[in-house]
Amino acid sequence: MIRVRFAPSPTGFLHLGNVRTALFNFLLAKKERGTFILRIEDTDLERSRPEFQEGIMEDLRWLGLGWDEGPGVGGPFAPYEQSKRSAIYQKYTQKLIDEGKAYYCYVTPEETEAAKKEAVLHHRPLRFDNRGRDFSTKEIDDRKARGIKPTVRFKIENPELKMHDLIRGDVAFNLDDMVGDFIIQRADGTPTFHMTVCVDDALMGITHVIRGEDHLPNTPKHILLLEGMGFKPPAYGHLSLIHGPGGEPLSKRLAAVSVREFRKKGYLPHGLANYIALLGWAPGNDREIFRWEELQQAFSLEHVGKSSSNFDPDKLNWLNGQHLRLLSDSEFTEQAMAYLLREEKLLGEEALVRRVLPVFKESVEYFEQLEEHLDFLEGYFEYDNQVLISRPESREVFEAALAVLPELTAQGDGLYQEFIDKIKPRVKAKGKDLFMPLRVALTGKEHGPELKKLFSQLGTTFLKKCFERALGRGTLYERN
RNA sequence: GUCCCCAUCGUCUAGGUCGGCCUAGGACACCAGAUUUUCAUUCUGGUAACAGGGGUUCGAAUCCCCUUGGGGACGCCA
Repeated sequence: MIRVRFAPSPTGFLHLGNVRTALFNFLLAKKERGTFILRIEDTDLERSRPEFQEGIMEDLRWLGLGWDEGPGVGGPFAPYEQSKRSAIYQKYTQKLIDEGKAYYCYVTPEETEAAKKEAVLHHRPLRFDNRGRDFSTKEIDDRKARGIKPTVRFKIENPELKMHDLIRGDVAFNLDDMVGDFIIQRADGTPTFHMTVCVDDALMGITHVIRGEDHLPNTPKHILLLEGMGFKPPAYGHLSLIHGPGGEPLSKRLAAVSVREFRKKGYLPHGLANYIALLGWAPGNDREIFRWEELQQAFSLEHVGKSSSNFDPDKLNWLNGQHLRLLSDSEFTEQAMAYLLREEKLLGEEALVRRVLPVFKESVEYFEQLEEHLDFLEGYFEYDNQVLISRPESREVFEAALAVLPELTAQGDGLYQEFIDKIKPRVKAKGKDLFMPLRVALTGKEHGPELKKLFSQLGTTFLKKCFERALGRGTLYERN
């Protein structure tokens, strides 16, 4: 039984990169019928904020990435917030010190900084030179007297390390030209990321760590630390990074790629997930559109690529549009209404909007685009083509329409046909000259959905107001 | 500066493990046409790629090396 985790630090909202890591972990868990764990890495008290944790959890739930263990749902290894697990880390740090695998280091930040500059000058790796390992008792007492608080560093004994990465294959490191003994506990007594990650991955029984490629250089450290504590390291897989449309690195400041922004614009969670999955993963055949359950079945780590990829908004829009079209009319209406209500973009009467909504299912790629299509329902709009509306031929059409409306008896789509049949003999205009004025009178726009569909959904009461307005007789609604 | 990772159409990718089935396939975008008395949708067709150079081999997109390019890491952040 595999156990995977997504371990964000609550220092910002989720963006495309984070989400893909979460998604791949989730998908792997579902595919293998394993357990997906959410762990909050909030050991950086300075930058961690509760509202970010809340926000991340909300975004994950919205995407459908529910967790089996973690904040809110609990689990056998609770708590899942690292800020609440200090005593556990403390215990393991002490054990490492007792066993001589870690040591108190009295070297100051200023000294390591200076050593780094020195290293650059001599074309040497920018790493800690382990100078704190062998301080004499006198030296240590001296530094203590100067008020220097020690960090705890993990001793690197075997710098040569080979590992097998689930995605990248065999990777070899020589820690000697990467890092020196690294800090596992800060001078203020709090544990660092390396310590908390290793302890928690071990204690929580994590079997597969799927994370961003930026963590690849950390992995040898983690393997060594884990082994030092007597644990068997999990399998690691490193995902290459996602970049923006222009190839620029993704950043938390880039609003265009934050999950919240996609929610706000009205993307379907499963459309977004489908798109993200395709960034770095391919099914091995030509298929691209996956329903949520299908994605969970199709996913496999073997087909995850090694090269980095760029986010392409065009393709996301297309794919989301495809997912929209997969929805039934009633599903579409429910989801669109929920969106319009949530984002306070509802224009016109709710019942009317509900009826009209399905007409636009093929016209939009995400819900925000509904806004410009629906604005005519509110009644206060400018005609795209005022000249067309004012033409005598057009006015004749509107007069005839008003005369025909009360005579209509058909229901549904037949309403429009009956209307056309009855109005045609009464007016001179035909073809485009007949249909364009009708279209503009209804929606104010020259382009839009099929008149036939729209007509029957609007209802004769609303239609009557439309034609009256087109003739300059009052507005659809009274302004208050 | 040091180390690590990566490299197929503009973009996402298939193919690479088992070299010949690849005159390199699909998708987005773009262009053209059809359908739709509008726009969109849908459909059909088209432009477009194995970064460069060396090897290995009868044969390389596929294996090896170098170069170049891109990315990442080098925190008492995670």
